[in-house]
Amino acid sequence: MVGIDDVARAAGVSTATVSRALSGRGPVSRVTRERVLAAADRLGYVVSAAASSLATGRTRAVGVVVPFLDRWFFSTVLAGISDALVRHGYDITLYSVSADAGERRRVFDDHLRRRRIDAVITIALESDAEESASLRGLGVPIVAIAGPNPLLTTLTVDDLAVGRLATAHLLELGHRHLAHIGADAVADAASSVPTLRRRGFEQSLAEAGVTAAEVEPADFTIDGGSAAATRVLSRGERPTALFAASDEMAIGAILAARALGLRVPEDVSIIGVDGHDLGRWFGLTTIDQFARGQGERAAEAVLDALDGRPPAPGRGTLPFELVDRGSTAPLAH
Amino acid sequence: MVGIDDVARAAGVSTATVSRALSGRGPVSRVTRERVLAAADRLGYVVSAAASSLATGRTRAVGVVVPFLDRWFFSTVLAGISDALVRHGYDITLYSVSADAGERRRVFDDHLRRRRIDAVITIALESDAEESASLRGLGVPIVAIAGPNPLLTTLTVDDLAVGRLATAHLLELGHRHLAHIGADAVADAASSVPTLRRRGFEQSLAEAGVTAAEVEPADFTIDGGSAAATRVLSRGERPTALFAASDEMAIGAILAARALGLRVPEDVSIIGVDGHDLGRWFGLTTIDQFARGQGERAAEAVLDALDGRPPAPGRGTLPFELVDRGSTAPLAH
DNA sequence: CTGTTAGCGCCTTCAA
DNA sequence: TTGAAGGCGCTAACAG
Repeated sequence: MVGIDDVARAAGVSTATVSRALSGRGPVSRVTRERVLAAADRLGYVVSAAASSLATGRTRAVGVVVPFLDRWFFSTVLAGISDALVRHGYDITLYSVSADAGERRRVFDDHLRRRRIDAVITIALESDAEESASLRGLGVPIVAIAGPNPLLTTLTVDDLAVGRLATAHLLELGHRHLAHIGADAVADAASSVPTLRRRGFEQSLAEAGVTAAEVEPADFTIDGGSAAATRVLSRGERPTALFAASDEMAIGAILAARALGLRVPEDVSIIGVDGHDLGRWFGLTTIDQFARGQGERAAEAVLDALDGRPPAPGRGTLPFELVDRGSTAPLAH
Repeated sequence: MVGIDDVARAAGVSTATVSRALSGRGPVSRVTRERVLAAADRLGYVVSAAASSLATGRTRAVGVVVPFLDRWFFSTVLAGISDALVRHGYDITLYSVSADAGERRRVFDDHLRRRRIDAVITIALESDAEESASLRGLGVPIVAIAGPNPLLTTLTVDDLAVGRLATAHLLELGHRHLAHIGADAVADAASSVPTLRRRGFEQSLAEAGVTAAEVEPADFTIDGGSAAATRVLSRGERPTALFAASDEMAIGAILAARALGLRVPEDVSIIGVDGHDLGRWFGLTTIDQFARGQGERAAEAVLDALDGRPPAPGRGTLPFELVDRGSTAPLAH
């Protein structure tokens, strides 16, 4: 494997000069630089990540911690992160953490601490105090996407507002008996994304003085949404509108409603959250949160931090937008 | 940051002994080992990836090269890879390569060559001779998932057989005018996955002496499948059965058929390939290829190679299976 | 079984 | 502007 001294020899200079010429740090005369670049190019020299990072303490890699890889939101955000980081010459090291406690510990206590990364991005990671502390202990910039984590710098939509917007939309259409499909009202994971959306739902209803409302827990998959919707829609007093905390669940709800012989939106209005591609095919009204853009922004945020730039103002808050595709309609009388 | 000499001091031994005790390589007495482990644990010592890999030449990381992150097949395979690799203490470095030629070169010529990884897994990567050579030039084990690449060790389903099986299924149901949605018959990327599936289709028809067949190109998305199906189904002599080269396109086709007022499968039979979760909701008949399992197998294959184990016999060929969910039916007379 | 001692490949003062 | 040299943190001979 060709090393820096091969290049030095080929260019007739010292390794120090090669290092300076290739990294761009430190003074090198124009002619020397060009000779070095030519030699490096000719020999196909690429710096060894290990050696370089041992010497500098920087790795040119960013760690991305995700709880799921095969769900739309996560893979879409990841794609956004990847796009932005690749453009800046950074590699991504992926840490997929399951629910298994032992495995999680290994990731947080070992893998992440091998000093393989210059920064960390987490995606909708529900980390407790210990995990958050562990991340902060890495001593690198951290950006947490989704879910305001008071213990970490966060980049997130205002999910309380998202919940309120979705609910307000249904209320404006005249609905007075609503159901929410999402976080369990009991197992309250403090300020997680699902919980916030549910609280937005509850707040909005309380302010409107609407009391006919249910919360049906589901797991954010199509299957879960479908099952939850089936339960809700099969009960005696059927709600006329459903707010699902994710598009996947909302799609499940649409499918469940159809299976029950109910028309959407004539018999039941359904709204989701996400901006999932598939929503278009179901005519799903949703609150789009521009997932890919979230990933790009997070990447830019860590790059800023790594380059010592101050955080762009107002970057913590991400945009969202109601997209009406017809799965909600005024209450029929 | 606590280093190996801190541990050595705390345990009252030399750094060499610490290294041996922690890595498990080389002889260490039981008591010494335990004292070292205790000290390391107490101090929260974790080996520096850079230093360790500089000294050993091994990184405990595997590179995964993908053309897309936000498509079902790719993120599902990636999840499988991640699962298996994490269990063995390996990190994943992700290389997402776009179609942009300049960016591709940077990934292949720079990023991948920084010696940050011990092995490479590619997922349905259509790499030309130059890229394949570049990969092989890394001098690490490579496993290519999907798409028999004559230049790389490949782990793939027999996509020709997949295409034949899907087509045979439709022929058995009595259909005699079929259409295929997938790879363009003209822009023939040699032996790519899409091309093989199409050739399976063509072969099967030729053997059956069926000539009423069309190929409609599409891009493997729901949108693309829908558009292609709309074109095919709107023509004068309408085919009675469609074989889409992916479930996403097949779902698009189902949606398109419905939009045209056609019933599936009464008016048109539709079959896909993949085993996409969503297929269940559309009653989609498909050829399941167990994507997650492909990822796991690939991970195991590289781990075997890294540990010097011989490749498991017959591992190159992956299973697939017809799953009949009702979107295909006998030709109505 | 354990310690000493060279590196691994690169970067970065420091002097010239 | 350039080169010499030490050191980043760890591992692997080699002695003992």
